[in-house]
Amino acid sequence: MLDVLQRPVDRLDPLDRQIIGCLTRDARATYAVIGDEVGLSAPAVKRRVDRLVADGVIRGFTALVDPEVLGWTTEAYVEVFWEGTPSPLELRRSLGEVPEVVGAWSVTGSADALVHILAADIPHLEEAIERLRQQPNVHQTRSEVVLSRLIDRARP
Amino acid sequence: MLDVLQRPVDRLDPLDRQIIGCLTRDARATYAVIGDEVGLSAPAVKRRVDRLVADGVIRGFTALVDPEVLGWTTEAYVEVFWEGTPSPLELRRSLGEVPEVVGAWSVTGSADALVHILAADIPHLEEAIERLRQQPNVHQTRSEVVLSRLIDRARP
DNA sequence: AGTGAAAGACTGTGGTG
DNA sequence: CACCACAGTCTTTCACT
Repeated sequence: MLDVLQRPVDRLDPLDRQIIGCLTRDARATYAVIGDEVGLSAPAVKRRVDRLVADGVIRGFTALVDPEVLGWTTEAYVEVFWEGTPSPLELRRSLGEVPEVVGAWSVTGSADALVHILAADIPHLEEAIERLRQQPNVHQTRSEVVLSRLIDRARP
Repeated sequence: MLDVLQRPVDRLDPLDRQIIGCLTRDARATYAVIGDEVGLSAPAVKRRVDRLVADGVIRGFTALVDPEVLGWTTEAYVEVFWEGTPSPLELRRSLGEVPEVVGAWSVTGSADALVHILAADIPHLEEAIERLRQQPNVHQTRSEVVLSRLIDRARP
């Protein structure tokens, strides 16, 4: 009863967590291998994975690609300052207009949003930030260009 | 000649890029399906994927998990200010001591590093930042707690 | 480097406790 | 909810182009 109020986390048992652990380490692991590791048969693992995907616990599977190889060597975090008090929806729509924006979060502190930008090089980055500044209501930006990637841990 | 000077990107032909595209969209896609999409047989796709993994172009495959479901609902970006001029190696060692740190980058601007922290809740976050501040040479921190995730695009 | 064929492994469904 | 069994599919190797 009252399933809508039950947070999804409550539906994850230790087996689910172990399976998620296996898949975050190697998304191409076979159900049989995962089953060996968690002590389940392959069909049982498949049913759980299907359920986790259907429930939105697992949003998808992706390959981790070395960004340098793709030629996107330039990265920056940009604090965005807004005129007035924008709704998350407005922010999402406005920031989403710039394709180089790969991540964005509304944050506490003086800035309204923190935006993660990937670009091919410095001129490309500069141009992307310029387009960001031209979005309606964007008042000011403060950029920190990434010099080197120190840590990039997969999910816990 | 002079292969060491050749950037890895130069070794990627359009077929490789298409295959990488398929795998970033769905890391569990079968070789046969990828082959259909890019116009290659399954064995040919497998050989290319194996080579991309061996060369480090593809660093691995992972599941995208909804962080809220795991109970890590609290997220912050923390600017770290250092005493003196630390090497990237020192930074990596020092920041890596705090397990809640899931990402870290050395950056331009007044801060020395930008650190991404995931925690279960605000007390947990506070404790993690406290441990960060106690690392040798960490002089000051400035935190921005994430209120909401606006955009989280998969790779470009 | 790619193809096609073949053996073995894996997936995915249906039946059962 | 998990297991077993089985039919269909996929992976992976090998010989050939």
